[in-house]
Parts: sequence; C-alpha cells; structure tokens
Amino acid sequence: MVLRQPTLDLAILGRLSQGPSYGYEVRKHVNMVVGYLHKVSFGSLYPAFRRLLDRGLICDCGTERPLLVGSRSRRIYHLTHSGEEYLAQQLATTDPSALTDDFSVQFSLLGMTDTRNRLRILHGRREVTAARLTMIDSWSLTGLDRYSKELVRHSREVVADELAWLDSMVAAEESAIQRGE
Amino acid sequence: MVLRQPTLDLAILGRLSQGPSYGYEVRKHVNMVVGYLHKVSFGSLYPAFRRLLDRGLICDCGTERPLLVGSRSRRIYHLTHSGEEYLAQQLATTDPSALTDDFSVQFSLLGMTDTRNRLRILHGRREVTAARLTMIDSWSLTGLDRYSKELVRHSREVVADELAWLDSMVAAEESAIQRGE
DNA sequence: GTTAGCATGTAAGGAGTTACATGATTTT
DNA sequence: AAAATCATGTAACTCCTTACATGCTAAC
Repeated sequence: MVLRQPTLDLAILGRLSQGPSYGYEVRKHVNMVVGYLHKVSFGSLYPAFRRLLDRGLICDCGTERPLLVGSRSRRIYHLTHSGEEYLAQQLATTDPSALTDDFSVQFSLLGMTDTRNRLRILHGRREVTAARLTMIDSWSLTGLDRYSKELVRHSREVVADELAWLDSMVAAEESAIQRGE
Repeated sequence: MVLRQPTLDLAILGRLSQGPSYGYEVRKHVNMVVGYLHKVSFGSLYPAFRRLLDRGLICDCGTERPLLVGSRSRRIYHLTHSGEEYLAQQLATTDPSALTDDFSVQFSLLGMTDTRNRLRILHGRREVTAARLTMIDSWSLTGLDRYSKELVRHSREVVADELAWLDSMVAAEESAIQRGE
C-alpha cells in the first residue's frame, strides 16, 4: 500500500459524503485522486468498509434490487450522522506533513471545510515543503557520480515546483478572503 | 517504509561497490537518493545488512580499531566477489516500472552499467510514464469538485515533467552513442 | 450460452515501522 | 563529566499485498 488506514478511511468517507456509493466505484474515485501511482487493493478496500461499518460511520443499505444475503451484487453504503461528524472533525485536525499520497487525499477534500482550515492545511504543507527544499540545498553532492547528482537535481526541481504550486494555492485562498470569502 | 527489500539491498550494494562503508553512513547516502520524502529506518537497515551477510554478498571486516565483539563501534562492510556479480546481474534485469522510490535507486546506479542497459531502463521508464499520462488524460473529471480537479491537473503536470525529463535523459544517452560512446 | 469484465470478500504470508535497549564518541 | 550525537541491534506490532474464491451482468 501506500495509503495509511486512517487516510483510506478519510477518502472513503469523503466520497460517501457526496452521495451513496459502493466499493468498486469508491475505489475508482480514490484511485483518481491518489492512484496515478498505485491502486488501492481490494484487500485494503473491503476491510476498510467493514471497519467503518463497525464504527457506525457508514451504513449498509443492502444491494440495489435483489437484497439477497451473501450476494455479490453492489452493496450501497452511505454516510451516517456520526460519519459526517467524524469526517468534519478529522478534516479539522489533519496533519499536513504527511506522505505524498496521504496529503493528496487531504487536498482533494479541501472543498469540504472552511477557508480558515484550508489555509491551515495549505500553509502547513507549504512549510514542510520549504523545509525539504532547504534540506536538499544543504546537501554536499561531492563524491556522488553523474547520475546520482542528476537525480538529486531533478528531485530538487520537483520539490521547488511543488512549493510554487502550494504558494499559488495559498495566494488564491487569501485573495478569496480579500474579495469577501 | 517505502523502499522494497530488494531495492534496499540494491542500494546498499551499490554504495559498497564504491568502497567499504558502515551502516549509519550508508543510510545517509541512501537517504540522499530516495530520502527527500522519507528516511530508511534502522529497523529496515540492519536486518538488510544481516541478509546480505548471510548470502555472502558483503563481508564484515570488523570495527576500525578495537575489534571487540558486541561492540557498538562502526562495523565496516565491503562488497564480496559474489556481491559484485549479484549487483551486476540485478542491474541488468531491473524492472523500470517500479514505484517512484524504487526507481530512484535504479536511476542512481545507472553509472554502474553500460549504455545499452541504461537505455533499456530509461526507455522502459519512459514508456510507463507516457502510459500514465495517457491514463490521466483519459479520465473524465465531471463530478469532481474544484480541489479534486486541481489535484488531478497538478498531478498531470508532474507526470508530464517527469516524461520530459526522461526524454532528455534518453536523448543524452543516444547522442553519447552517436559521438562514439 | 459463453466470455469478459464487474463486484465482493477472505486468509496467509511478508515486510516495515515503532519502540526499546545499549555502547561509543565528540562537544561543551 | 555531562549532554548530545553517533552507531548498532532486536522484537512486537501493525497492516498491506498477494492469491484465492465466488457470484453477478452485459456483450458477442
């Protein structure tokens, strides 16, 4: 995997908050957000639904038509009231210094919180990214061969682009505040 | 972690092929190559040295001075003859469609093989990256909210930059061939 | 009606991180 | 000489991936 359990849970809840859905479809959605590098495996997905059911954060409305037990038809899930509360509470306290894929999930859910929290997350991410850039620049590359140096040079560029992107996101949020939210 | 076991082994062997070294130092080196996102943990590092010792790919020359058993001084390792063979054989058969960090290790070791194999690896990576870009472009973004769309747009850009970088690497290798290796 | 893809689910095995534990070396 | 950092090592815990298994649905 690459997605931590709490993050996968968050991604599933986030998807369900936009309407009922089922496992296979949710997976496709999550893969679009974080999956340009890897796919969420079914062995992670279904146990996650089980977890969320057990905690009462989602509920199982059965299959669409037949409603047979043990059937392999689509099982439609939707967010419960506690699920909504949990989601809102999680989004308000996420840690912006997270692995790339985990942060992607956070970013994709930015539309579900207020501007204040969005700025907390974006600012936080901007800081850790800036720190990473500083770290890379502090490395002495002497002793590295041509290809290793090229790799570090490229990595630096990727991080610098990331930083510029976050800066533009922060700027957009702040100008939205200026214009009166 | 994020580095697979075989990749970590490869990274360690690669470092040792440039001269004897010890765990702590090797870790710093590997972190420079793949570590701008995460660090190799000691719980992964030392068991890896154990593995390589057991397979006879590296050998333990003892500590620098005292040579006490059970001591916590630097333990210097160096590559054995079979270690060299193994490394060369692995590099010749690596899979360029690998997770980002695993590929980074491959890339950093490109200087240890011939141009032919370098082109195999770079070409292979170029293809999977191009396929990823095509996949992203095939996605219908309708139904996604503003932030999710922005995330996908940014992801596409990152992948496109990656592709351009690989293209330039391939071009450099090919022009090296033209100029007579 | 048969093939291919949609859809759900489980279990074993593998593998990493975290936390813990200890000793050596350098700096203040 | 105390504190900080370098350095090595182990084990429990967590948790993911892989492989397996089954049923439904649409297309040819």
